[in-house]
Amino acid sequence: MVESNGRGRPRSESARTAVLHAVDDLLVEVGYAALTMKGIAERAGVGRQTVYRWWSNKAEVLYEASVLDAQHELAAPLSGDAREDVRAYLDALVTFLTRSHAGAAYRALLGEAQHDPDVALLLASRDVLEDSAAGVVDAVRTASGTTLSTQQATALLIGPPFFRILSGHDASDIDTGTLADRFMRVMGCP
Amino acid sequence: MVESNGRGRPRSESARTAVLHAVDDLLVEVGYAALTMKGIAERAGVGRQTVYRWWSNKAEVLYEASVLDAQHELAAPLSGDAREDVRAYLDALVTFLTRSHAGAAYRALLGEAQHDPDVALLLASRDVLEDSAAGVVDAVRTASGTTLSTQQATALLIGPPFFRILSGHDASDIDTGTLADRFMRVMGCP
Amino acid sequence: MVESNGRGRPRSESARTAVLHAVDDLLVEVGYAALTMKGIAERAGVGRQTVYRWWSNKAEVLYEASVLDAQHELAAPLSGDAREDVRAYLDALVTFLTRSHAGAAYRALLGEAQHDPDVALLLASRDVLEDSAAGVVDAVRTASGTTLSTQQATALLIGPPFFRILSGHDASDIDTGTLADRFMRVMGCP
Amino acid sequence: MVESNGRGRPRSESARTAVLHAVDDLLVEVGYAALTMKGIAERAGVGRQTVYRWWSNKAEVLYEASVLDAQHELAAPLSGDAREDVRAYLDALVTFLTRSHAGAAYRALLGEAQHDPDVALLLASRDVLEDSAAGVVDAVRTASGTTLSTQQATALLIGPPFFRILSGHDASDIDTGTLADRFMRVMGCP
DNA sequence: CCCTAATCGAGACGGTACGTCCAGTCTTGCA
DNA sequence: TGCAAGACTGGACGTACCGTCTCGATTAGGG
Repeated sequence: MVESNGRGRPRSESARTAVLHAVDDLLVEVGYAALTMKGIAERAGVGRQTVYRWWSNKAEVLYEASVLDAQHELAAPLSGDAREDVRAYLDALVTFLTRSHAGAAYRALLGEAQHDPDVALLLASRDVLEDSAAGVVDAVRTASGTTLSTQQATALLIGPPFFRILSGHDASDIDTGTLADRFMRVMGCP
Repeated sequence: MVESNGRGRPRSESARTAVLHAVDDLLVEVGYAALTMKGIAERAGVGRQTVYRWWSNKAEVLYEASVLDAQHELAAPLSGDAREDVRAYLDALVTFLTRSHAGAAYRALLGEAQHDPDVALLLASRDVLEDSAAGVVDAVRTASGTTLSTQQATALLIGPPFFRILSGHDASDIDTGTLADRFMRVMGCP
Repeated sequence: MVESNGRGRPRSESARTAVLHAVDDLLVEVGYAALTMKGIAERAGVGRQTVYRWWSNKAEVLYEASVLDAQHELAAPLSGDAREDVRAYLDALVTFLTRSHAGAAYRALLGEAQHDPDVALLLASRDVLEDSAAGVVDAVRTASGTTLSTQQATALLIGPPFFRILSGHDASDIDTGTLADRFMRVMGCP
Repeated sequence: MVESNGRGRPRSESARTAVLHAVDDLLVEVGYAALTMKGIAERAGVGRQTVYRWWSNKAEVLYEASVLDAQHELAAPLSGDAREDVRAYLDALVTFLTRSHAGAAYRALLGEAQHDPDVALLLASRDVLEDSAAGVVDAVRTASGTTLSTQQATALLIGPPFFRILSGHDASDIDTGTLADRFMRVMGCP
């Protein structure tokens, strides 16, 4: 994204939203591999240069279109029962990664990040998953008085299902109840 | 890969190894994103058709060329001291994912797998990482008498560093000592 | 145009003729200005690279497609009556430049040559107009015993109507009879 | 060019001259083929719309910027010696077409005119070359008492070198002395 | 010792996305 | 209303790679 200095025709908001919606739609319809800048522009009814002017590749468009929405899907209210909150979060996480559109976008981008440094930077600049877990993780940290940092604890929480799913295994054999129990134990909760 | 029925000119072993070496070299030189079937064939001094005849896409070539070698890099002898073996394995794992060529190939393929079902199947058919951990994990499982399956325990071991690295964070802030301790604790070891 | 060394798939003759016909058709239908390499390829049902492989720009295709045919249109049999042969040639020339398709192609290329050195070279390498006049001009030269070179005499013959037409004036006010008479006089014929 | 009705802000003379100078400069620097309306506007420090408001294409700008100047370059004083005047005019003509900037602009426009009717009209509306020859041609016509019209005689004078040069041949083999002699002869001068 | 069959290298084929450029139009705020 | 700035849709540019194809040449059996 780029800032304007007030001179000249201002950026068209309608073009912006048309592009973001086009990307959302196309991701579902044709998948990330078949997603092209050309296709996005045509679907949005927008000149190709207009897409390139504001986003430098399909990863950036997709990030703005989908990934930022992920927060809503991963937000879980804290009930006070730490173990239940952990489990609810894990359920939301697994659903996000395996069933939601935003999750598909996230996985696609994370995949791209493995061989495109620009995308890697984009994702690392604001780690949606890590952020989403901050609430539950800190609640547990406070309750347990652990010496682990939020970052370390978050990895312990998210890592196991993340590994199973990204490695391509069936998500149905993930038992979030057990995972929640083990997380409480590793955090030193009674 | 395809089998022949014995009639006609046999498959050229030299062409096969030339292709595999070309892929290895090119991955290092230009990276996965710039790796193309055309480039592989030219580098190997081989006809394009010859590559397509035996592998259907660059993921398959790369898998045969690099990923299978990963086992050697991840193999760690068991010393008997479970906690130390876990830690040694984690060190090998982090090094593999962040520094080795085979690890780069693995991450690239895992990335591709997020938006290409064929590659996902290829990787899931033999999970190199999971296999590599079987030794240490089972040693700990036996020692602790846990109720966790090997699969579950492996996810608990590999997941945390895997998540940190794949998410694009700096690997240097991964403390394998702490991770090993926490793994022992979550497995119920004294 | 490029030569092959016998290795690999040979050049497709059908693709070649399809391109040449497409150019011929398109020149008539949309005119030279709207003639594009993309349009040619699509009209010919041919890959874009295939066009670029054998011709480096639309001028080259058009030259091969049309201009070389010009010789037929400008060929006039010599009757023996020099003055009549000159007049017949001038009629053919004016018709060629103002009414024929090949003539339209020639004028378009000559126009392009004014600001593209490559095209200028292409045209100068074989001057279709100059060649076409050689017969009549030499007949007159022999009859008159002039000291003018063929080249000089040709310019005197072709130049006047060429200038009128290229300058965009109406061709109908060109009197080839008078032009023929004057050419005979300037050549020193009785 | 367009007229204003006196209301509102008057046309900026500085913008006009900036555009004309920009075109002159760019023609020399990048050539006609690479001359663009966008480039002209940017070089002139002028809005793109401002260029389109007063000229409808690059040919019009170039015509106003350069071609009208051609008259000065082609003007030759009449000495009274008709044959010498003809020769001097031919020298000026050849120099104009092959060496001068205005001549390059003229050739470029004449080239464009071969495939753009608008440009053809623009050039035909005032034939710079024909006009420039009027003086010498009429002097010779008067002296010779020929029956040829000015238009016809002009074509006989300009045509031969015009053809040689526009066809892309080297200008150095044009012998203006011989051409002048032959012109005198064809006009019936003693 | 040919014959059949499959492989090999090379390289052209039709397609299509890439990212850039310009055309010609439009929408700002300022003069 | 003109103007500079600059974003807009649209489309051609020339390049690259895709996966397929068609050559001639090579290398094995099996008759």
